[in-house]
Amino acid sequence: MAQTDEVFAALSSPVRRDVLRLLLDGPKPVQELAEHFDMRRPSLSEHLRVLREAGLVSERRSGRYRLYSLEAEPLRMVSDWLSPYERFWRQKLAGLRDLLDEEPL
Amino acid sequence: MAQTDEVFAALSSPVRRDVLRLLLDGPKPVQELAEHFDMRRPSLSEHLRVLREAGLVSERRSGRYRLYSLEAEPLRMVSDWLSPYERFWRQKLAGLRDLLDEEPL
DNA sequence: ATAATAGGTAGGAAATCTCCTACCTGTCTA
DNA sequence: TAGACAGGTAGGAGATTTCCTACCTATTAT
Repeated sequence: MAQTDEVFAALSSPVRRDVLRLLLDGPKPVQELAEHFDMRRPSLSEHLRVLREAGLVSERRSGRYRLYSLEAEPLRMVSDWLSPYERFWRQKLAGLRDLLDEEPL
Repeated sequence: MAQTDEVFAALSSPVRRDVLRLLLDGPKPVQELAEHFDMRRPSLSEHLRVLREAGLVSERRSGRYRLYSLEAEPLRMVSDWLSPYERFWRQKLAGLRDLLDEEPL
């Protein structure tokens, strides 16, 4: 089971968030992911390792390809972590709405 | 406006997540936060700086104290970022429920 | 069998993080 | 006004991150 620390750390890189976004469309081999980034493949491999260790992607071999798939389970943990804070930003939004209401068109 | 990178990076430390949790109860001076951690105050100060730069806390001076408050706004950004993934973990949950339904009591 | 392809690991450089001690500023109190 | 207290900044050590080049393994095609 992935640690919360690892999951947040994995998500702190724009490269790794982009990988997850690309995988929303379905599993992809490394080379197809690599096309989207301006970096050498070994560097991308390391990003994929970070995502794998955080449990955010899984790898399945298919011939000489390795297909990476999204594993969203750890993101549920993030969502759960967020929930105690939700009322605070909703509150702020409500406050903003009140402010706008005070200024009628 | 805080960058997504900074926000996720700020949340990747258990110390900083604990600070946010403590601030759910309301604003607190540094010393009261410090009681909860096994580290020197300058180190905590640095964690607070990281949270401040991510926009997750704000500081207000009150005499010789500095009161830190939760600023949940950047967490809404995290929540928005999560939403395209939500159906994936819900899907998984549904799959598990189906599996359990196949095993009637 | 040999060459090409997919993609990983090894190891190193530069940057960044996280802790520390030492020190500074600003505010309150005796 | 001097001392105590709250809490910041400076600078350094050690660990970690993120990129690189070089190289290795496994699979497919010729």
